[in-house]
Amino acid sequence: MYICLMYSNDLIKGTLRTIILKLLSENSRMYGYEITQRVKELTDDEIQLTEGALYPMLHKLEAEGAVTTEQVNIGKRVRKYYKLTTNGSAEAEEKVSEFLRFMETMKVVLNHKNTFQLWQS
Amino acid sequence: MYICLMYSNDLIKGTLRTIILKLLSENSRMYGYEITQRVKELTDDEIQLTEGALYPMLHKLEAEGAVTTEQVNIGKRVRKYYKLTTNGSAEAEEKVSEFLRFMETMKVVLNHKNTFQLWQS
DNA sequence: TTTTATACCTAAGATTTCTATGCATTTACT
DNA sequence: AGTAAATGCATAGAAATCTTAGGTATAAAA
Repeated sequence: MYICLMYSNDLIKGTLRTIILKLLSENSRMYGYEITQRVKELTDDEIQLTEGALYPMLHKLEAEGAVTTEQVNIGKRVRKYYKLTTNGSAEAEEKVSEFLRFMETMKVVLNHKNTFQLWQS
Repeated sequence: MYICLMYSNDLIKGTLRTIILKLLSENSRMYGYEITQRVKELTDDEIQLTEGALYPMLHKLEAEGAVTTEQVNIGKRVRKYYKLTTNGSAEAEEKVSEFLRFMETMKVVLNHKNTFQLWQS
């Protein structure tokens, strides 16, 4: 998954979209590089998004109508801000609650002693 | 991911290996079909592993030396049991604690209000 | 007797992510 | 002043994972 310094590199996949939507739902607008830094900071360097995964996902979200973009000139550089649409905002809520619920389900599988036989062995 | 009845189909990936290792760490031996049924039952039908993902992963685990196999004849059918090796057992513990820790990290990103600006906007 | 459950398997394709690039500006360091 | 690091965007090829869609066969249930 993107880059996870402290986690094995492919433990979890499919959370990038959820992370992006969540951050955008709490900040009126963010740009790509800002998102990578925010995640890095929030997770104490444990999750670092790779640009090779981030930018294509942002473009996909835009193509799907979940976000709109706005370019701002900072000196001679162009910064591309992303902002949630109404649809994107709804999807953000769905994805987050879905993920939190999935975590509870996974806890049942991973936390308890699941030792019992229903079938002959 | 495999099949998740109640979750969007690609929310999480990379947990299959962890799930298998965990179940095998709590049952001296299990066979493929049994694993699918156990997960289905534990998660109240919310996670259903697909055989197209499960069997290749079991074969991979065997090729890597994390599990060994043992074939048992049940009537005219052959049942293939999988059992953790010492290495597999160690990996099971690592993967599970790693995943649980990752969930905590994700909670920080997804649960809180992450609204604050470190940079100008 | 026909469907469902049990039990194994593989291959093609889709999707996601990583790695490795590339380009360019701005800031910090020496 | 010059170089390295940070900022900021992007893409393309390869790798990994999973889904879909098949295939085979036995046992149990309807």
